[in-house]
Amino acid sequence: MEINNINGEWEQKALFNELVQARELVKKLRTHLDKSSPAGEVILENAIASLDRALSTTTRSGWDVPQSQLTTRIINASESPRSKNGSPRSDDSDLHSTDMKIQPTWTEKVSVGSGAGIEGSSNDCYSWRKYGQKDILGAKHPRSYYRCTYRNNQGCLATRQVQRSSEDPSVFNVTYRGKHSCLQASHLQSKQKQHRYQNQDHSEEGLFENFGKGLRIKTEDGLANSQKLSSSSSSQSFSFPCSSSMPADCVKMENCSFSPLDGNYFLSSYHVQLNGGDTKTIHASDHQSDFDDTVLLDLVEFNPYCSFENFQL
DNA sequence: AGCATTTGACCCAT
DNA sequence: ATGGGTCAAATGCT
Repeated sequence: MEINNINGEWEQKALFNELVQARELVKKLRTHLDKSSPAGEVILENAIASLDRALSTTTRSGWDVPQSQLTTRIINASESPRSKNGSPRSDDSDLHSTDMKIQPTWTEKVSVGSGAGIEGSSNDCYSWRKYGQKDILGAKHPRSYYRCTYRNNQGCLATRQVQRSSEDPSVFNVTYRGKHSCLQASHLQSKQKQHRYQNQDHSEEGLFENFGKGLRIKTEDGLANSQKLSSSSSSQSFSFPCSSSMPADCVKMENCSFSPLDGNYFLSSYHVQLNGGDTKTIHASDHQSDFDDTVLLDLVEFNPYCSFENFQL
């Protein structure tokens, strides 16, 4: 029973990823479309619309999927630092040896701003306890091992490994293994569903209805989970694929408009809540001075269990 | 005092 | 023999 549930959710994630990828590929294909063929344009638009509806359906149906599946996340059911797990021992070794083989494993690449020495503390909203660190052969940086804080008193077997990338020190490879069975999982999931419900009346139709709800905008010294995007220096606004339904305690956007041409939202001003609670209003015309033609948009890993109240800037 | 982190040692798969 | 994952005592922090 439990195995079926895990596999079912995993298949949902895999299918969701495929839908996201298909949509992006179709959009890329559109840029190569022969402009003299309006029929082809219509077909592609219909294909994109169909994929949007399919993705929107998955989010409305409460699938346990990453909802801001943009570019930073890699999910691979077979991917694991070692396909065979190490050597769990002690009194719960039997539990491990059977469970670990069917435990879903996925890896995220978490990009952090320069100088942010937070050792890949991705804001997945779970409490982790570090239990080990190892120097890995051929890697410049050690790998840290974390387990769920509630492993002992709630028997939660979720673990994660964090390792700074050798190629790009600003990137952490975070490998999650196992699903949380602790109380914080159900608590965060219920809060996330509540948040989704509260936004339904204000959200736009289609794919972006639930996308980007956790999107934050950060300055250069921002912390985890940020991804650099270039803002258009020739425009008075910059764009990113997200919804305007933002958590008010993170970033408030104004003058947001939707472009049906490329599926992007444009905004000309927004508020950023900085460390310490100060709120700063940024206008599009300020981009050059404030961000030196780049802004850090947090393509927030929309962990299905994540509570927006826990986000920090 | 209680909890989290560090780190050397141990275990097991390859 | 080696490398990766985990344990657990020592240490640090609040």
